[in-house]
Amino acid sequence: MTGRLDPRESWSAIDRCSIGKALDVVRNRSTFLLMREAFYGTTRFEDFAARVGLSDPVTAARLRELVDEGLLEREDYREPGKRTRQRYRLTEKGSDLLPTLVALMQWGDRWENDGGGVELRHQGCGAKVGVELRCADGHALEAGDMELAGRRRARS
Amino acid sequence: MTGRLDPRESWSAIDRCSIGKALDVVRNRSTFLLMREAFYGTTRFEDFAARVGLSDPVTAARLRELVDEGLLEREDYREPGKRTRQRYRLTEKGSDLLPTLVALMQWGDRWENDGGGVELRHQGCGAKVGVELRCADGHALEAGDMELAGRRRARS
DNA sequence: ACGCTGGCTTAGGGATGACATAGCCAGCAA
DNA sequence: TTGCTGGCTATGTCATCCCTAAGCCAGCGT
Repeated sequence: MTGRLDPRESWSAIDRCSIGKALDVVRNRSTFLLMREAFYGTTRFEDFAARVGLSDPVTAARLRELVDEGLLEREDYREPGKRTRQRYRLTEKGSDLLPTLVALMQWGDRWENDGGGVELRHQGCGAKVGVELRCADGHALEAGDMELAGRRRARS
Repeated sequence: MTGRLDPRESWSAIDRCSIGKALDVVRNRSTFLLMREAFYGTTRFEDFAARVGLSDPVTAARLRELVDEGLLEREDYREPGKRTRQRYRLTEKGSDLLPTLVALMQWGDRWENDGGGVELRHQGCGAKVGVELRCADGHALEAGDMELAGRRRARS
């Protein structure tokens, strides 16, 4: 995309912007990375801390925030012969962040990575997973193929 | 998505993770918001600062970082009868972040916004723009329809 | 020549985020 | 009952992010 979306003289996106509101929730690198780990299947405190590379206090604080915001939920569970523990699971709200993380991963793959790391594949066909821009009518979008518009009411 | 991608005992994503590398570049809220403004068509320093709501020093620092990282490029331009100024334009690397921002916007629309703000529409058909998870073979992905795999070599 | 404007930079300070180290507590295992 | 383990919490410190207020400089307009 090289074209601009709109010259936009009349309004500012400071207040009523969904991107800003989303970033109020997932505002830190550590928050993103904990969500990544949740998608990767991590559920336990210790694993979150070790795999993301965070200290215990930060891990505890971020996980609590994520539970408070409703992206994760904490539940008790118990393995046979062990005592009760807690685990963190993605809620629907949290799961809905997956496209954002995949989009970041795709960008990092292309521009910042040397080819290592992991990738997501479609189960069955085995092809690599990515995100695509599409409109609600199903058209794939080309560069510059979109316009900005003010919104009167949410269209869900 | 409720299923986990993989139990993952053997590896850690700390090091070789494209999401982490992407977040090393767009690590702040202000970086994301400046990129949003660039997509919205903002090119001038003063407009970036005002529309994102950042102070001059922070605006200057972030824009410089974005130019250094190659997401924006600075170029001189001149309106007739005015003196030479600089403007910031998206590079290909910067433009490639659009799906990430759209994904964030979509999430914010659904979970954090009350229906205000702006939206992206497909030019022509007018339908709202969003992101979709798809595999390289073109299949749309359902919840839990993917798996994690280590990667030997980048497949571009 | 003088001031105004746009695009910054400098200086100083507060809030937030991160770390390391240490400790607490519950509950099984011995 | 003692110790070990997992999941935290507490403390203190350093780094980062952002702010306000102020100033600098180039170049056009007068």
